Parts: sequence; C-alpha cells; structure tokens
Amino acid sequence: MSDTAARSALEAKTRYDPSEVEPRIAQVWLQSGLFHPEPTGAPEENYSIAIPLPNVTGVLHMGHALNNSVQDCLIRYHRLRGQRTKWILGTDHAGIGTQVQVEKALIAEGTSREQLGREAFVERVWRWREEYGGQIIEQLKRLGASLDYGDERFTLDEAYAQAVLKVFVDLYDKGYIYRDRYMVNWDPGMRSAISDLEVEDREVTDTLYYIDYPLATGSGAVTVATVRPETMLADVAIAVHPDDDRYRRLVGEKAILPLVGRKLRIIADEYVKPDFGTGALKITPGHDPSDFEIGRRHGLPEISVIGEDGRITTEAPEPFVGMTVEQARAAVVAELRDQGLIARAEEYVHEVPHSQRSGERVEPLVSVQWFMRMEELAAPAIEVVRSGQVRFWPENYTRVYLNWMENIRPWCISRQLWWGHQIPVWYRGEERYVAAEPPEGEGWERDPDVLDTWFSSGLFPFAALGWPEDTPALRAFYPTDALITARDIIFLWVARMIMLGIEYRGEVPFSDVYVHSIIQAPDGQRMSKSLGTGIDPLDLIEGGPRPPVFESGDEFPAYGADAVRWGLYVMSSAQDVRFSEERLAQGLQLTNKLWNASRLILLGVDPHARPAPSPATVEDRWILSRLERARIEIDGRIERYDFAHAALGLYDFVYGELCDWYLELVKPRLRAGEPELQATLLHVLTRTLAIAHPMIPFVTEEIYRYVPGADGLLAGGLPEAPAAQVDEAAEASVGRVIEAIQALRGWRDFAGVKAAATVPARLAADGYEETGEHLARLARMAFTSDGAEPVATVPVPGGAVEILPSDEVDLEGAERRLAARRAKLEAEIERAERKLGNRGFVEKAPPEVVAAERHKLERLRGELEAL
RNA sequence: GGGCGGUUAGCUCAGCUGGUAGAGCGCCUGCCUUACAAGCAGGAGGUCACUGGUUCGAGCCCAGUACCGCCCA
Repeated sequence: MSDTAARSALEAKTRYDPSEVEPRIAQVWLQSGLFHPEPTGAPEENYSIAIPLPNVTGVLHMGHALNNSVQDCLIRYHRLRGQRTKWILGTDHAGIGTQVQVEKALIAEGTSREQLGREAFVERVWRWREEYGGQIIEQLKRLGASLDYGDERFTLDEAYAQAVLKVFVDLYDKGYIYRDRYMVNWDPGMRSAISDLEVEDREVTDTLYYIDYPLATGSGAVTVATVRPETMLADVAIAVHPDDDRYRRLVGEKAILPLVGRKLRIIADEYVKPDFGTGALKITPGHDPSDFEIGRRHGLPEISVIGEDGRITTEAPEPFVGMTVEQARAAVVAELRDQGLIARAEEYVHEVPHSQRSGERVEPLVSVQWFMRMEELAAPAIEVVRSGQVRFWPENYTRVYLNWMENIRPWCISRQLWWGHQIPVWYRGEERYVAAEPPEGEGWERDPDVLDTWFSSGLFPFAALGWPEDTPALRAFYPTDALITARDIIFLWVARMIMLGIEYRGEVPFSDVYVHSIIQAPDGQRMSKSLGTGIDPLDLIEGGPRPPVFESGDEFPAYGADAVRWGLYVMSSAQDVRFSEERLAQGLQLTNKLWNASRLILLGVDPHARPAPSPATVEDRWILSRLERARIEIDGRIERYDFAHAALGLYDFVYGELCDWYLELVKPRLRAGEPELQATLLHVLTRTLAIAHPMIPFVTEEIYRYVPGADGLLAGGLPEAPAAQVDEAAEASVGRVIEAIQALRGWRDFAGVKAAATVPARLAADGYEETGEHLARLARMAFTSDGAEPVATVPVPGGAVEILPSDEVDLEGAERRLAARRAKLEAEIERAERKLGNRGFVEKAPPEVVAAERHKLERLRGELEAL
C-alpha cells in the first residue's frame, strides 16, 4: 500500500479491531499458498503434525480451539524458522455420531433408517456430509489454523478405505483379528456393540433385592442379592467364596432357580466378595461381565434372556417373553413377592456403565463380534515409549499410557452400524472369505457390520499421506513430529496410532505427544451443551451470546482469534483449568497494545527507514539485550510445550520492557528523527512480531503490512538478522534507572506532588552518567547542582536523590513515607543481622548466599543512612 | 480397590534444581502526559489447606490428615 494510505490508516485506528482485520488476513494467507508445502525433503528436516481428526458432523468447541491453537503455534513457529511445514488435515466419518444425527433428521421427517434401507441410508449420509461436513474446517480457518487446506482427507475416501481394508485383511491373515462369541458392551439405544472406552460409569440409585433360592434338598434356601432381578431368568449357578464358612458345606450342592425351575450348581470362586450382600452371588454369564468370566472359568453355559432389541427372549419362561427389561424386572419382582421369595429389598447407590454415545445404560450381552488381539502390537508400542522414542509431555502421562498398554485387552472392532468401513468378510454357508475385494461366485453374503471408527483413524498419520502407495508426501512428512491432544483420547487414538504406525511403517508416527488441559466451564464442571455451559469459540472470536453460567452480561464482545488463542494458551498450564474470560480480555489488550506501540513507531519513522539493529545509546543496547532474552525464553517455552509461559513471557516483554520503558525512554529521540533509532526500532518491532506471531498471528501479520520495506508475509518468515547478544552492562545501567524512577514516583505520590509538577532535586548517586536525563524526565525532576539544604532524600540504587525545597512538596506526607520506609528498613536490617548472626547459616549455607546476604545488609544500612 | 492431579491475594491462576511470595481481573488514589482511557502512574490486599519431620533456612523436600477433581479396574 502507498505510504500516505498507510499513514492515514494508522493514524485513524487508535484501537485495534480484530473483527475487521482477521477475516481479511485469513483470506490473504489462504491465497498465499504458504500452508501447502511441496512434498520434498526429508522428515527430519521438515516439520509435520497430523490433526486429531475432527468429526465430519462436528462444530468447533473450546477443546478444539485450544487443541488447534496449540498445533498452529507449533506449525507457525517452525514455518517461521524456515522449515517446510505440513499440518495434515482430515475429517473423521465418526460412525456412531454421524449415523445418530442423520437418523434424528430422518425421524423428524417421519421416516427411518430401516424404511430407507442400507444403501439409500448411506447415500443420505453422504449427502449430509456434503452439506455440513465443511463447517468445522471453515471455523478452523477463522481461528487462523494454518492447515494444508489444499490436501484434505476423509476417512471414507476411496483411497483411504482401501488402506483400511488392506490393514484389516493383513491383521486377519496374521491371526490378530478373529471372530468370537464374547461379552460386549451393548448399547440398546444404538443397537450396536461399543468398545470399553466408549463406556462411562454414572451413579445410579437402584434397589438391591435379596432373593431366596431354595436348596434342591428341600430344606432351607440360599439368599442372593442382586440389583437386576430380571437377569435371574438366565442364572446358571450360585457362587460363594471358598473360604466362607457360612457356605462351605453347600459347595457342590444344588439350588432351584425360582420361576424357572433350573437346578443351579453352587460353586466356589475367589471373585465373590463375602461381605457384599449375603456373600452368595447368583451367576448369570449371559448378562454380567464378571459372571461371564466366572462362567468361562467353570465351564458354565451362557444363557441370553435379553436380546439385542432389549426385550426378553424365548430362552425365558413364556410369561416374560417379549417384555422390555424394565417390564420384566417388575414382573419378576412381583412374581417372587407372591411366592414369598423376596427376603428384603433396600436402596442401593452404585456406578453403572452407560454409553457415552446414546446415554443409555449399557446392556452386557454375549454376542458374536470381531475382535483384535493387542498383545503383539502393544509390545513394540510399549518399548518405543520406554526407550524415549516417543515422549509424553507432561511426562506423567507416560505412566498412564504404559499402565494401560501393559494391561491391554482385546479390542471389539465391529459395530452394528451402516455408516463406516464395512467389514471385508463374506460368508456362504460355512465358508468364509476375507479380502479387500468381493469373492467370485454366487451366494456370498457380506458381513453387515462396520469397523470401529478408531480402527480407521488409527491409520491417519500415514494413510492420510497416501499409504499404501509410496507417495512423495509420505516420504517427506512421515513420521510426523508431534501429536497434540487432550488426555481423553490417549487410549482411543494415540496408542492405536503408535501400534499401527510401527506395524505398517516400521516407525513411530510421531516423537512427541503433548497432552494439553481440558477447559472447564467457569463453574468448574465439564463444559456441557445440554447444561448451557458450553461456549462456542466463534462467539468469543466474533461476539455472541454469553451462556448463563457467566453471571454478568448477555453478550461476549468480539475478542478476536488472537485474544482467544492467547487466553487459551495462558489457561493451559494445569491439567484442568476453568475458563477465564479475563484472560481473553488480557489477550485483547495485548493485541491492542502491540498495535498502538507499532503505531507510535511506524508513524514516527521515515518511510525509507529499514529494520537494522544499530544501537546508539545504552537503552538501545538494553532493549536489544532484553529482546534476545525474551526470544530465547519464549522459543524455549514453545519447544517444551509450555504455552502458558510462552504467552505470559510475550506479554511481559511487550508491556514490561518494550512499552513501559523502551518506548518511553526513546520518545524524545524518535521526535528528533534520529536514523539509527529508527532502524533499531523497526528491528525491535519486526523481531517482536516474529516472536509473537505463532501465538497471535493476525495482529502481527497486520502490523507487518505497515513496516516500511516489508516484503511478503510475516507468516512466511523474516529475512535473517545479525546475531543478537545479551549485554549485561546495559541491562545493569538501565535496570538502575528504572528502579530509581520507580522509587521517585512512589515518593512523589506520598509527598503529594502533582502528577504534572517538576520537582527540583540534586542527583547524589553514581551510575547515571548515561541515564540521568531519562531519570529527570520520567520522574519529573529538575536536577541542579544548587547547594540548598534538601527537604527530603530518596534512596536510589547507587546513592540518593535529594529533593530541594519547593511548593510542590507536602513535607508531612513525605515524612510519613520516610517513617514507613525507615521502619521497613529497620525490620529488614534486623532480619538480615539475625540471619548473619546465626552460626549455622554462616557455616552451612553456600558462600554465595552468605555473601549476598552481607551485601544486602550493607545496602540496607546505606539506604537507612541516606534517610 | 489401584493410580494421577489439585488446595497460594476477593476471583482465575503463575511460582525453575529450597534463600524474605507474583500476574491478570476486581478494589483504592491520582492523571484525557499528541502510541494506546480496552490507557498511564502509584497503592492496599496472602499463617502459601492442616499436622508433624528434614534443614542454618520450607510455598517448594519427606510422612500423615482433610477436602476437591480425574483416570483405570
């Protein structure tokens, strides 16, 4: 843009407005091609991340916002350093979630999945995906996420599907995948099996019934306790603890199952807890996971009286057949009551497994499913973490991962859904055919089930790059560098990617796993849409309704993506953290501050000036030194996945060094038009922008447009600059004057000096040769060598400032301050003296510490003296 | 039952290998000082959950207690 246009734009905007800037900058980035790297170079020199696949039907929530802000920070950080970066984009078909949404829509239309039939239904879901599948990706663009949008995968794409089927067939051939009749978590709402990881326990109040089972001998009864009396219809045994004296004589006897009449063996098993209920446990291998295990140990039959439709099967006595579980429970209890077999009933609160998907109570059922044996795949995946080839950040997740992997169990991979990768197995009578392509010949029926979604997403880091083809992208970007996630999918996804990556690529899919915080609602609970405590990140970025969990106001202001990102980084320090709107406000203030500091600089320099470090004064050397320290600090934080401190470090530098001090120190020189200063200022500005850019990309990119001579985009990196170095002498000198200014300002306040007034004073301190003018100007002191008697003395590093008589000073107020200061000094001196008088301290503490203490004591005494 | 994390200012959170406690917001005082009033300057405010221990010295290390949260079985 032209110089004059730039000037007037800068002059006009005294307030940074993200909603005007961000969409415009986003467009510029997307059109630049910067996010779409050529697939060349080696993975070691390139930097890549595979996005945790968002669900195709999903919309952005706070977890996504943090997760993707972190990834974008890393990607931009490495891109700015000149690395070829690829952030691999994909969406997940999300079997259950998507199917549920479409089914809901169908029901609203008065039809259903069943009425449509499988083929039409699947077609319908594809149409749904066309319509809504891109929403989350558009939101990611708004967040500034620099994903490779030109190369997007969908886990049901033809090529991807081929990779999935290939892996299935291969694992089947290796004997890892098998079909078995086994107990699974049945979700009656979805009418599908779900994996252990999709089950969550919820507290439920049930009734614990004590039921008498008469002994076969005809005399006496065994009383069992159960919260699920309806499952007694499938009882096959009674178990007691082998050491339980109350029942020892009964082991081997038989009892009669009421309502059914079946004879039940009384067996002994260590699993039984003697102190729960009556110590006698009814065994129902068909409907309880523990009983299932016990049943297999003792070779008991597995009777199923509850079907996959949640109704009582014909295995049960006639009167109950066809009832729902609830009906059957009532009927069984009523019947037992009639027969006088309910000994008692009591309220019982316990944890019951529920489906995370449908929210319904999980029905443990024995059914035929596909399973995957995990031990062989887990072994190398454990080894790579033990050896440090894959590192978890923070590292305590290493133990969580290892503990789960070492106790890994078979994975139920089949789902009774229509939306997903249909299992590539065909049946004809007793024959079975397993291959990626259908068999020749007549009469084959394909297995109707689909694969668990995580089976396909587990391949993402390499399947997304074109595997099983040997593509350039695969050669350039696999393995990826880091995987960013919250802890809830370490098992579901991270572990499986590691296992499958090793199995199919012979290499770990990433070397670092960063596990970030979970952002909670302001009330400390998990954010929940249904409770109205969920926050839509877009409402924060662009302004929108403020949920009721916030006590004040009904609308969020438009914080902008930068502020949201910065706030989220700061919030991400602990493993769980409450959402804090104040941090977003702080982020917005930071962007505004940076904008205005830039205005000061950009409007103050000549259009022909160019960035270059050319320090002419001690404060120039100071800011270059502080800038270098900030760079080292912030870069290091990002590389150690410590985004909270990277963000705070940036804030501290911008406020505490650049704006509060450096810009104030150089303002007179800026007005004087000094060329070295202009070059240095532009240098400091552009380097600050580069340091900040990975965290707050929009405002930094926007400001960069106004930098004289700036070419291209900041997101693409800056030209090389001369090596910077830390300057201890300059830091000491400017540090001194800062301390002195603060001391004088504090004194002024107590002495009631008007803010605008200049106070006559004498500088009686060493070390201000280069900074005396700054001290005078910023503390509003007029230094003279006048011999008048001072009315007050303000200690500063290296001596004191003696305040000379004037009308500005309220001596009483000043004296109060002096007294307070004296008291404090005396207390501190006493403390230091006590410490140094302690033999133990002097003898045992490290000499530096003792010396420092002596030094301090001297300084304090000197200061007291000065007063 | 096993494991992990937390308890620091009114609120939300920092505090590196032990050396006299910090930020943002809120509060008080003063300033529209030609970058920024979404700003600037100054200030008040803390038995660091509790008990005991180690140490010259503990917010930090050790043991235990209480409460809160999460994960696994």
